[in-house]
Amino acid sequence: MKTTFRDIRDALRARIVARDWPPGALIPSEADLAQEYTCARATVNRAMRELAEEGLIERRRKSGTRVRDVPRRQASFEVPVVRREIEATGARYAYTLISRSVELAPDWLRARLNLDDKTRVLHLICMHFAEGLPYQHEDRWINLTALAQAEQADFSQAGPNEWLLATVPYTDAEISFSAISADQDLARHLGCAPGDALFVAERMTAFQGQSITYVQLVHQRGHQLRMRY
Amino acid sequence: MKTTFRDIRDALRARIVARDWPPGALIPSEADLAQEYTCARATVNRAMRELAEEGLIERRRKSGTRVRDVPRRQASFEVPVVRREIEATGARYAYTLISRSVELAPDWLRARLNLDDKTRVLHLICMHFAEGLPYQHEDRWINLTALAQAEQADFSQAGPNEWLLATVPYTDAEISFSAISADQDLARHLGCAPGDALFVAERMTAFQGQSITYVQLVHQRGHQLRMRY
DNA sequence: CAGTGGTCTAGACCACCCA
DNA sequence: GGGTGGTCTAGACCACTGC
Repeated sequence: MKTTFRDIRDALRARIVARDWPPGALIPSEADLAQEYTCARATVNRAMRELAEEGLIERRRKSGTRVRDVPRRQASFEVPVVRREIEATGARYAYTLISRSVELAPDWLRARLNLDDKTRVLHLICMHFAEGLPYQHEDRWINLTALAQAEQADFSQAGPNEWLLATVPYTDAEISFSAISADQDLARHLGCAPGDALFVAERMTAFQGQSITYVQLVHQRGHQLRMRY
Repeated sequence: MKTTFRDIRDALRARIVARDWPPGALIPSEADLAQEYTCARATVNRAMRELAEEGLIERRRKSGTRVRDVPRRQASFEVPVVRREIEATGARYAYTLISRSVELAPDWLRARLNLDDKTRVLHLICMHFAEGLPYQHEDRWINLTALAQAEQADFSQAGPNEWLLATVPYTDAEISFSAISADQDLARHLGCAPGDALFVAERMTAFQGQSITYVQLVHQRGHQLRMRY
């Protein structure tokens, strides 16, 4: 059995967690570790690069590698696509288009998406259901200047998210999470009481510097976003 | 100027985004690309490994590398430490301990943390302020079986999060986000109206298989968690 | 079986940056 | 200036898996 970079990475991580090298301590150089583990320096490099990505250590040329005083912890999660999210639980997915209209972008939207005056946008409101129960309320705006084809697309059978993914797959996005109180409309669609606290995701996506879409996704009462790290 | 793995990675990404290779398409093999870009295969490998981590492509031995039909998008964010989060905005941070008690773990907590019967826990309630305004309400439980020292620690000046980070820096954690309505107590501490929708983070952390702590962090009204991807 | 990605090696050169 | 990490190369062997 040869020593792999995984072995070395795990061994180093174990020594860090055991405080063999306490927070702030300097770790031996790549060359030294390569000798200790009888492997090439590139192998040690790969191992330590991964630990650096994990946020456990901090590397600098010349000064060497240190155990971070406070480990940098980052959590990540897969950006959900509502249909898959629902089907992954084994539930039946259903979709309804509630309204569709073409409008001039309202001021707040122009400000968020950095749109010109008089930009036309497609405004869609939809609902997503899991096993027949309301799951998510989607309020979406699509920039028709950037994506004129959207005006001809049929959103009566499938949600705009799936159409967008197929049409503009490679976007930059900003996402934010917060809480809002259900108004009359949301309460009716989501089957909760007005005033109930609801979990909201908002997303803006851009492609090649142009804003494509803004969406507000309001989840059913009690919804949680979970992840490990 | 030599060709670096970054150059190759960016060039390949550009070709994918330009649909030079459309979703689902097979990308040339590492060996072919190495020839095309006049570099070593290891360099192409590094470039493509990063694209795979980004979720743009999917690699399999023998069958080769494909552009993902739907790119796997994952967002990541740095797990916030409230004091830093506040100080990063330039605001003054303040902390108050509201209550401290040692109790037997209630049933719901025993279930969540998988604790034995009659486990003693330290229960802390604290507030974090930004520029004098309520920012976050912290309701924390620490497993005294796993971390007996916590009983002697002084939480009147600094929050338990910082103490825990210094004491047990390398933990596994599960985090979840949701929305709740403010009850009387939360409303009073956070300076909002009862019933207001508030953004909540909950976190459970473990070390070496033992549950260390559970915390509920309720944020000021209107708080958002933002990230790009 | 054979083609593809996954990894290791030994050596090399370079960029950075602390002393 | 010199030590450290960052990266590239050329070659090699292996693991996986579709044919």
